[in-house]
Amino acid sequence: MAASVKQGRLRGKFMDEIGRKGRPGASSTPLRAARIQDVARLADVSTATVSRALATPDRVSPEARARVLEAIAQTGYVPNPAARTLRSQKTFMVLVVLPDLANTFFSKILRGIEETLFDAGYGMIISDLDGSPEKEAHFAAYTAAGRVDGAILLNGHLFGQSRDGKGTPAKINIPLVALCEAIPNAGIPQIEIDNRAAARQMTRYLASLGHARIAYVSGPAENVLEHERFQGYRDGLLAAGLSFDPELVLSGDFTLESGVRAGQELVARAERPTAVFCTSDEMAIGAVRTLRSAGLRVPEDISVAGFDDIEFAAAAQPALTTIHQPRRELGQAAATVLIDLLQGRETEKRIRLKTELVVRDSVAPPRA
Amino acid sequence: MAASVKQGRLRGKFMDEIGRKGRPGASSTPLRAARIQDVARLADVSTATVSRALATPDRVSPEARARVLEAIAQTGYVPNPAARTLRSQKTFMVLVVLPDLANTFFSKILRGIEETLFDAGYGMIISDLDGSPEKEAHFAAYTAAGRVDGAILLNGHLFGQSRDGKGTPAKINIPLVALCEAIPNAGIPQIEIDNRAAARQMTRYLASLGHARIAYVSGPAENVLEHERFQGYRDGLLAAGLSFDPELVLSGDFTLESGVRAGQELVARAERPTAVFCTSDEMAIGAVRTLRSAGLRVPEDISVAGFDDIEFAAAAQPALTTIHQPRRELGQAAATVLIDLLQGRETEKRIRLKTELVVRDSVAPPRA
DNA sequence: TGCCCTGATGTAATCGATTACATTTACTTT
DNA sequence: AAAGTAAATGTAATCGATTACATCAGGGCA
Repeated sequence: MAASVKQGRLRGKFMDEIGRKGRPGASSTPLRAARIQDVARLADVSTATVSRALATPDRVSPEARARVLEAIAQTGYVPNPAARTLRSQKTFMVLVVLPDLANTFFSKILRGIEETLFDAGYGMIISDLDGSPEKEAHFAAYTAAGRVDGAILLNGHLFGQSRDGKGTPAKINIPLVALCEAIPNAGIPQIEIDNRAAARQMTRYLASLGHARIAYVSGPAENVLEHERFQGYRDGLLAAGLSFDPELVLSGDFTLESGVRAGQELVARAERPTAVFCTSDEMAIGAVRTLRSAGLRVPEDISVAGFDDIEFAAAAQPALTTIHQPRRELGQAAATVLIDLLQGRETEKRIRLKTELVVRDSVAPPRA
Repeated sequence: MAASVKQGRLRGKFMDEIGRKGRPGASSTPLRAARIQDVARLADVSTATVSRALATPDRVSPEARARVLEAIAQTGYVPNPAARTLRSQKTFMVLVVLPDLANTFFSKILRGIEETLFDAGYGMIISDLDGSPEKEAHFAAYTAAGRVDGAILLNGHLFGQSRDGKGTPAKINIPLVALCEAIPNAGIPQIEIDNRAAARQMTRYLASLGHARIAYVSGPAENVLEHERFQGYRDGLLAAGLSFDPELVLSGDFTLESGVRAGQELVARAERPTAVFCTSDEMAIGAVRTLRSAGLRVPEDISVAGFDDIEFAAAAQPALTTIHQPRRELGQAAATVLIDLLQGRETEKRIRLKTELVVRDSVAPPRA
């Protein structure tokens, strides 16, 4: 072995071999990226040792390790991900499935996911389903083909299933995690907020200020979040000793436009509620806008509360009283759970992060 | 070491499955995904023919092709991306580099990118630089390692370079496209709006209403967009016959908070401008908020204009007069150019999409 | 001394596709 | 009929890593 170490000393020569493609002079740029072979030759070890020096450093002698690292630095070697994946069946990639990438609600969640994945050495592939079944089929095939090690679902249903659980879910044999919109009966970990408790809290808060007629602007009827929030609304009324009045439930779909429509309907009413609880900030902003342009003052004439605490909730006029969702933390938690699953650790089946009632200016006691 | 024991279990099972190759009965769930070999055997052709039937269908006889497709349907075969990439050196993945994923300005752009890439069969990997040099180095290595075929840069500089062009750009030998923030002298295609012309248009519009003292709230000093918009502001003043007054330039950084600060400074001034042109909607919203809470009416006492036309520009109170950026189209254009590059087609070196002056309620003629 | 064990390393099979090159067949052309 | 050409297909090398298995040196122990 002493001999070969000595040989290692004269290894300057091998540098030439790497890019020998008959190109001119002292071009410092190797046309081909360095492979593990090149590193092995330079460090005078086998490719197996190079691989081990990176994956399991303590199974390689300190001297060999040092030579390998030196050779890696010299060649600028970076392992080829395709080759690595082909052999080891690990991609170090995670798929994030979104119903709508343009929805600003998701951006901070995405950031939470991204940073956590990054720190664990994983990359993030994004799929924006955009309500398209073809895209969904495509991404189902994606996961099946082993392009990712796991997935985080923000869309409220499994591949091949509709939101209400109808249809046969595609057979996906990689770890999944549901984020924000829970997927009932899917047997996968859920990361979410306690929507019911949060809606209850807001309703009770409104009641505590003296509001007796509290309207509710709903999300889409089939939405899981909507169900929970509606339950919370009713819980809150009950707890405050108020009776539930179906007349006070307006249907929306979380969008600003549906908030505008709800506002119009309220304006048109003879007997108006004194407070409106919208289950999304966008709807609240739309409602406020409509109520104000009809000459009503918010909160003096009517209080409006939102849900989510999106970026512009604080900047809105008046600043919105709402339920704060820890979006970044939600993303981080989902990514953490998924990584745990990927690395074979135990995980919690359900994580509920705390929301917070944020009191700003759009809610006040009703006029006496 | 429970983990390794568990692994041993799994492995054993795994081996059994493989072992029973000529498997009996109607086991419906193949534990291993079908490989090209399985399809070839079933269709009674070679793997080469299967590969060709998918990649170049017209080089395969109709009969063979039909048998192959049938076999693929039966087995549920999906080509293994890692194997394909390893051999062909194509990943069908594109990296999108963002300065800040949580910034809502990017979400609609991302959607434009995603949908275009998807239609062309490419996937999207997102990197949120978050101002971190380590992340940048990591993603530079990423591209170098051949994990993606190309990249779209929204961060205004090349890997390894700072925004002002200092530093040695990392040697990246895949196609790149700069989106929104141009990268000067990088020799890569740029997709952007004409910031200068847009700022000029807004400034002239304000002047045309009779405003003579038009303040300007800037973006970060080192930002390319800021330079162009500032030029446009001065162009506009000149074209309207107004003189430039450095006193009217307030420095911001595109954030809502900096708009608030600018608003405070304006409120404190004895001689106030009659209009304020903020070079981002967020700053405009922040400024409006501050001005109003100081008792000034917008637009009656002071007009405020924005730039970008983000989601909430229309919902703000008052609705913001601003410059509309076609964000989705910007994303689409960038993705289209990149795909053209990837497929060896000629592309334009510079694409400038049209902006639009959107007149809403935050700007009005000055009081007489 | 002889045997076994451990740690370090090397050899080569393997992952699953693509594709250069070889081969076969059928059909034209002279 | 011989030769040339084109179309269809097959054979096997190849991409670049990981890793099962083999090998070997040196140390501990009976």
